[in-house]
Amino acid sequence: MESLTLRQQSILSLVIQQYIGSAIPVSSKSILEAGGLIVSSATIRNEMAVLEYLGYLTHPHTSAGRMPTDKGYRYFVERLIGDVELPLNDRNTIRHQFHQAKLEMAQWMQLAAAVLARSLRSAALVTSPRVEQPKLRHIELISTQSQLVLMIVVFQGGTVRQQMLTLREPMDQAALSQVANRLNAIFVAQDVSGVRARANERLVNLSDFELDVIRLLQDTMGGDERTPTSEIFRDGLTEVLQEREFENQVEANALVRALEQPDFLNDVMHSRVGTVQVVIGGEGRWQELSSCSMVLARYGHEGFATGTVGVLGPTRMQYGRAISTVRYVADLMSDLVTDLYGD
Amino acid sequence: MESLTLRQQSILSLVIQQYIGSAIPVSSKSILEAGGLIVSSATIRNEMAVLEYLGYLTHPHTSAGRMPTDKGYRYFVERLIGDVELPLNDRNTIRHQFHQAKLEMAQWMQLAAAVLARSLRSAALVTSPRVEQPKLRHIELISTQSQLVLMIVVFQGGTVRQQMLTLREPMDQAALSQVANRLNAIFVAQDVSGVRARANERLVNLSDFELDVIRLLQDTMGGDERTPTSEIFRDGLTEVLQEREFENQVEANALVRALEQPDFLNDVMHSRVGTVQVVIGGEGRWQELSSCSMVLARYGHEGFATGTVGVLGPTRMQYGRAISTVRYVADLMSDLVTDLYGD
DNA sequence: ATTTAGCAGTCTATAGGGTAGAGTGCTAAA
DNA sequence: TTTAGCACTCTACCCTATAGACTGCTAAAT
Repeated sequence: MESLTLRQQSILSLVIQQYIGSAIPVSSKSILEAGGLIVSSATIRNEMAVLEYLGYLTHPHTSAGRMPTDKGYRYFVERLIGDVELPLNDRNTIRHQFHQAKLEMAQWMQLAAAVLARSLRSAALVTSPRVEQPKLRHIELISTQSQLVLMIVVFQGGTVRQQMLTLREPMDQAALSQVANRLNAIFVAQDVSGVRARANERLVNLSDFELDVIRLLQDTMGGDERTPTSEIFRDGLTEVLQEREFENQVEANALVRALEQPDFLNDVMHSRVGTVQVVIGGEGRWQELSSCSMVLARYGHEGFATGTVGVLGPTRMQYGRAISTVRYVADLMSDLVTDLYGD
Repeated sequence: MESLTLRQQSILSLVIQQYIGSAIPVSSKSILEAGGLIVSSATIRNEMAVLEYLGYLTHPHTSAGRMPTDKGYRYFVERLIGDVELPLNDRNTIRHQFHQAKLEMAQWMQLAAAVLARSLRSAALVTSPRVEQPKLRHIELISTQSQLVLMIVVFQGGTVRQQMLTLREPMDQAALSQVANRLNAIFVAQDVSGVRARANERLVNLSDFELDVIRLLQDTMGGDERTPTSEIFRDGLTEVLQEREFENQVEANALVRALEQPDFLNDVMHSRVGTVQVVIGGEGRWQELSSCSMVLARYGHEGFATGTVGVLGPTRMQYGRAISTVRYVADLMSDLVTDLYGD
């Protein structure tokens, strides 16, 4: 990235700020009127031409004002907005919303999405924390119907998974409970590899049914990476569809489709806990999001349990506010993980 | 509802079928060309004028063809489409998709939504079965962080709820497990009123903490009607937004908003298990859905555990197919409830 | 009493043309 | 290097005209 003169930086910044507000290409005259610069509109025009030549601005047509390119936005985000903390006022508003009665994790996440969506008027996404090496807390086997059994697995941290399995021969609830107790005694507090090890140790002592349960347990504990274990919570799709850029139905559909795609987020998310990632205009890799940007952060504790929070809005989003808000909410969620999942 | 002559019924039916296909107002000439009637276009025009006078058809403007009113659609749905079963072919396709490995209820529901959405090219909604008088299966108390405890409650049928509570004074996991065991011994297999009764019986023997847990347990078991206990699964929003009627951004937004509203469905749903409910054009009560129709069915077992499946599409939806498909999926889901929740 | 042919009348959708205005890019002077 | 001034470009909007798709009505035919 070339270095820009201070004046060029100011102009780029002003163009972006105005464009974010109005979605109308910005003319040299309106930059002049915004104040701050003590030069003529002609000079501004010259500088804008340079900025366009360098790839930071474009032109929809000859006699129109300038609007930022993705490169322009990126420069703006990385160099021109200082890394401000969220104003105390906003912090309080958000904290206040989180300060309700203790809730389930799912409700917390839904709340986080709602807070982000409303606070930033954009679509918000929150994924549940994914525990890296989940340890077994409790197994429960419940007889439902003839040969069908419901297995409930509780992990440390309170994640709960349910799975069905079929019996080869009928068993009553008492027998099932006995099996569950036996398995609990052996496997509680173990992670996947622990379960495998202990199962192998006592292979001979286990019934066929117990082996079935153990196999299912291992699957559930996530030998396979593809099972996401994480739910996604969304909010504010309505807000973002209001924006100018989505008056066009094709764009709007692309956006909705991207949001419906459940594991799309995992693709995009690459930041570590504590940093905020900004994806501008799909960054060339997600065509359907070419007029969108995302501001994402990872929350939780690296190497233990992490999830994602973020917002998705038009490229002309208020990056400053978005970044600090997302960071703040991520921090709150991290605290929550500490509370709920212990350590 | 007035009775229409056979010829009027045919014309109404033809208008609706053509309009559903094309979204273009239907002219007398195109009815003529569709065949079936051996009269002139002038006669058809006369009949259409009558149907308009009676309120079954409208006119966007003088020199345009006719399109059905909500009343027209309703007549069509109630009198003109026979109550056909879903063709074997479609039944097989759907059954095949359901014939995968045993899944969690949540996944079944997501699958049902996906099947409906794809099969009918409309938005699909599925709510989880809500158990009427849930009975306790198991309580688990998990110490997480200093004074915070995670309470996990498993109900008969495998519904799982999690709740946080704060300790007044520290307790270790062993103590918590002991409390949990004690409570399990007392309350397992009880419903709300059973829990209340038994708690009152032994009031003196219970510690403050145990009373806290019991109170939370009672809340969770749903003394209050507003806690929905039921999740909603959606799919196919994209499909429905493709439709002509949602090119208009305002309509599209209204639709998205209605779908985001979580407890909107409960308002609408009034059918009993085994019947299919058709809501046309929001039926005057839901303005934002004035250009939409819903086809809904309740699944599960009345008085025990029931949920809702349904689709939402433009008023000009293929009612015949929609009704039989929704009914078929609801039946499948009912079977599933029987399997998973026993009896 | 129905049905039908024929025609006048209505309204939309589309294209063409003309204009005002917003902005730029360039040139030449400061 | 900056700036005033001006020619030039392009859009957005309005107006008008026209073709075409339908209906509604009337009067004749069945």
